[in-house]
Amino acid sequence: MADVAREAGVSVATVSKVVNGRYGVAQSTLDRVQQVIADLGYEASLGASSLRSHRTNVLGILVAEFEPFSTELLKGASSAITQTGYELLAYSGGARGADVGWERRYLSRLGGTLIDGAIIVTPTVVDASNGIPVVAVDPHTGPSGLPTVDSDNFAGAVMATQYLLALGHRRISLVGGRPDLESARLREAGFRSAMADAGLDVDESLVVIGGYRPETADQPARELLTRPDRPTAVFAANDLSAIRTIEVAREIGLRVPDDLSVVGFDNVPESALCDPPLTTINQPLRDIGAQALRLLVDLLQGTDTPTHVRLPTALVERASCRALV
Amino acid sequence: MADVAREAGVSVATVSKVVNGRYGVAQSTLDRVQQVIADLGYEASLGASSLRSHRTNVLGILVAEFEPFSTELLKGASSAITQTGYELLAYSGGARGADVGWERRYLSRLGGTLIDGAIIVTPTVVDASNGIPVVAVDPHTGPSGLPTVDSDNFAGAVMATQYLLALGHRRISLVGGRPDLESARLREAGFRSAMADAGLDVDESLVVIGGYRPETADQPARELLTRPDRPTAVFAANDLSAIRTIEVAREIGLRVPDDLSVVGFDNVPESALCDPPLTTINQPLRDIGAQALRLLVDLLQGTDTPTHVRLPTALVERASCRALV
DNA sequence: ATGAAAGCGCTAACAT
DNA sequence: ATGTTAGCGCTTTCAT
Repeated sequence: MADVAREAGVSVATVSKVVNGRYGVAQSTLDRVQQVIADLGYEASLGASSLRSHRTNVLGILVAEFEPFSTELLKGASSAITQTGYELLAYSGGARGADVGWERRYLSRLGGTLIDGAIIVTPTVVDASNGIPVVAVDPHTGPSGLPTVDSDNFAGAVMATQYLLALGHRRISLVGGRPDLESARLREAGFRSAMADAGLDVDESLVVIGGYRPETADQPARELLTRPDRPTAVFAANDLSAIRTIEVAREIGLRVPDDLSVVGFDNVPESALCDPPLTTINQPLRDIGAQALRLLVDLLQGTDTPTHVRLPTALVERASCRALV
Repeated sequence: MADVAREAGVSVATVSKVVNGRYGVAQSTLDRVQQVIADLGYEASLGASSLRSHRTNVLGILVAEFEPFSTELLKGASSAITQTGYELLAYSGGARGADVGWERRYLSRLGGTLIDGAIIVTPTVVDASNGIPVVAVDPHTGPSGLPTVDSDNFAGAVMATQYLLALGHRRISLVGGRPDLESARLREAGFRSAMADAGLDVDESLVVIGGYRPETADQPARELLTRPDRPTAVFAANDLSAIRTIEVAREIGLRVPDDLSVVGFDNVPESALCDPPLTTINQPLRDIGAQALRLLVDLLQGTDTPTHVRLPTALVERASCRALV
């Protein structure tokens, strides 16, 4: 900015005014400064300007890691932001393991200055925020003090289970998520509810913890499928563990869906890419991202907003299940 | 930080030293300050610290928009960053139309202070960078002064065309990209080369500009498919225009692949989700993102690095094409 | 081992 | 209409 000022023969304050469109600049000065800015390709440093002005016009979306789930949300947020005049900054640490409390860390790091508001994706600790407006997407402890967007995990799990039941399956296994997470609990509850409604007892030995990640789902799935009385169907609490279950089945020599039916949850794009394409429960991930962004913008504008948006889930039938004869 | 200092009874300078692990702090002081930091949940502001230290340990990935293509790269970069100790910041404006020069804008905005290095995705103007190391992914003007990662567009287009030829198609249409973009030119060149090798003349009226986006591909596809002498097959320069072509075909009453074969390019996840699943050319998008990140890290460490990495493309056969009898 | 003070690039009062 | 000055939250000499 000093360069621009020198080149244009004005003070940095004037350049700042030009950059920020403040009043009190003569037309001739304005033109000249803008010309210099264009020539030099100058652009104000986000770090510096935000430090001083506490307003950046940038919205943050904070995620633990860029994986299929969060990037779908990102696509939704990105499409929703076009009309708003804000820019979007997505931030993630290196996903170095169980870094509990990342959401707070990121929020403090970026919140005070760099971003005007934030969307936090699947946070585990959702406490009062850092001064800037925050909306939580799919928080792992259920709706909290924060405005929240999520989808109907319970209903989705019921649908998945009922689908398998309707296909004639009775020995149905649940490869669950992480018991500490609200979404995982709801999916398990939905599974149990549907089983109960069908008058079926849940064989507890068929209920295992998959942990939502391929690595953590591998071993439980393997044990399940190598049992002599293995299940005829698996409801996995998310797509990534469902996909790993299919891979494990193949390694063991089981064919999906002939020898084993598998239903996932999330409907990340990867679920359609696997072989066979995965039957799963759709979460409208992009919508969720878009809604979260709109909610955040409303919050920033002081508009009265709903504090909790819940979107519907739906069954997506592909090719990983078959009817029992 | 002032709060922490007051609470711990030390100066901000000392707190800074603790936060940054500098030497010259007594063990007792260290413990006390760290305790206060933990209690208060303090975290240094990225904006402020970077402003002063010009080192942030954050790498940027700058994209015009978060769409399927760039988010795949993001996944790759995210997985590659785990081992490096860097954090990842992805930035996008609002994709407000033809904002030429966004890459320079973003780079200036973030480069001086906030990020130590950047990956720029499909930039159109690739000039000397802003002082920080930059690697370009799939630049639209071809390999330039910048270290670059891309994939073999020409070979991919040849494969796609040969595939359609092998199925017996002769009236093959090209729904091209944007003529100003290198990747689009290479894909067109590959198409023409394969046609020529097969001893076929290209019917120039079947070569249209699709512009890489659904909206821009719609009209050209419509005109193509409503002609009395419509093509029997379409090679679309990217998946998004291929998918739109399929949608247009359906609207018109044509069945894919029965009445029309379609091949895309990119293999974004969405290509497997469409109906029918799209046969396309795979770009190893995640690999590209991961390689770009590694290249950038090497650059930052001053390691000698290749200046251009080109990854192979491959045909992914799904269900959008059929053999002509 | 600790703190005082300067300054990173910018914006916002407040002069002029 | 323009410039001067102070200071955003932090890091870094440089004294002490």
